[in-house]
Amino acid sequence: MTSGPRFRFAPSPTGFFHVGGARTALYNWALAKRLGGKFVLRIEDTDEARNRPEWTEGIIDALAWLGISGDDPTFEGPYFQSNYAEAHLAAAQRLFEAGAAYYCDLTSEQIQERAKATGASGYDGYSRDRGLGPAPGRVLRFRVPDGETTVFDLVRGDVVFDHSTIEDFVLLRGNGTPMFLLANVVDDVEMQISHVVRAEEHLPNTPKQQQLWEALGHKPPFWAHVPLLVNEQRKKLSKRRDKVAVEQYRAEGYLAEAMVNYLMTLGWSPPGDREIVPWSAIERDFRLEDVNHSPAFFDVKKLTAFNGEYIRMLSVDDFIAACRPFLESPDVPWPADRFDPSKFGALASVVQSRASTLAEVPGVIDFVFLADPVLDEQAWNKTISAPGAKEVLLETTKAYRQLPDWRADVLKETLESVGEKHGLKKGKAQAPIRVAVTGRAVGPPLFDALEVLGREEVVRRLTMVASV
RNA sequence: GCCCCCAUCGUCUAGUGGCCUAGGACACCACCCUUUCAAGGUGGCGGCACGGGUUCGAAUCCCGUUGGGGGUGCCA
Repeated sequence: MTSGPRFRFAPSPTGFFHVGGARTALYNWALAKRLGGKFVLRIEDTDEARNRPEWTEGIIDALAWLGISGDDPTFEGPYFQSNYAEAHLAAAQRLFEAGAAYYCDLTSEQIQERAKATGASGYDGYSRDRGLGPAPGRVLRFRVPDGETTVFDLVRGDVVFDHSTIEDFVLLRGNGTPMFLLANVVDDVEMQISHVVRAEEHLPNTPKQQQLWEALGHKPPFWAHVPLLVNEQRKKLSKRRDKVAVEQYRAEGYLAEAMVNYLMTLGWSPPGDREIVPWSAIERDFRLEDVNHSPAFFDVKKLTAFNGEYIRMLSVDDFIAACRPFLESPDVPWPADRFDPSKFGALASVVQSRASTLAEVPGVIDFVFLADPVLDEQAWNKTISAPGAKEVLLETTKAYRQLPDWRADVLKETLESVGEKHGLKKGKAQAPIRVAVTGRAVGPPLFDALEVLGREEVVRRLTMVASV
């Protein structure tokens, strides 16, 4: 019945999809694809999450954006942890009956007191042999035997844990509900998971889970603990301090391909000296045993650089299509009815070579669609006070008014000859016109912009500014 | 406290005992190109945490130190 490895990915819905989770998902996905296995999605749906189905939808949506989609036969699920509630309880019952687990009626306060008294830390196994049965308020604890557990980790090799450092952990709460550890293992058993690839923070829990697998009569899966993603303080990325939501990067105009490629280079690198590689190459080359052991800093700057490269790899048409949501968004700085797709299309290629995210695109061409560009006072004052600037502005306006051909090259020629008359070099001569028409001292190539804007509008803006 | 993991340029990494005077990428700097800003091109800055071993030879293996991180719940 089972055919091929089964990789489980188990994000917990929290209202957003963490970039660290995204990388783990990608690792699982690459492996499942190459090995002809399955990517098994399990949602650890908590009570809160069950009341918010949009959280789960968000995860599935984010995964699909990254290219991990339910439409692909490699994808299996989603399965919900809550659907296995009965199996969790049945497993607990079995462990109890087999003597692998026992009930305990100590409260956490009592446990703390005992710990203080004996000088030991944590639970001391007080109820191990008291023969207690189930009752409200009593927790079921796993009886950790003497000995040691060796976790065979595909990334790190063997990691040995002495059982004396593992206390008898709780399987069932006092109210009878299963703990994460139990639920997790039971789910994996039920889904016949063969590989658990997850973040390193779970490594210390692994010997507990492995013992559970064995106590339940199953051969444990292959484990792989991949390094953590950290911030500049070298701390685990957290929602509070750090920008970690995949959805947010998507909203800011990062391309999925760039995100995927960048994420994969954190803790791993493609063979050779090239980092920008297509997914097909990643899928072919990714190996768990090549994954690094140390935490990696999630560097937005480098992500952005990757994104710029990916944007430039797009055909102009694809770039225009990718920009659409950002140009038609309600947050756009211009009145919606003034947007003209053909004008954007004419400027698209010059914008494309400059953009590092799609979200910044509206900001560089807003002057085209604004009734009147927002004038940067400082830039204006500086520009117009330069010697010859005022003259160039006036004369160019006049020349443009009666230009026979309204084309970028003619516009350029005209301005340059006016500039030369006043001893201004190309760049300098351009400045007053640029600020007058676009409102800013920097922007896309001026003459392309002028051509797109049209004579009437350009002359209008020039005379308006000149009269101030 | 206890347990576990980790340690190559600022950052992500290549490196699995000689090919290393340590390679690439991001960032930064300079120059070239140029129509401002980018993009592109060329070059530069910059690293094996420390101390002991092992070895003819160590970034690579071993031990220790230091430093960082994670875990240690009737959270997930």
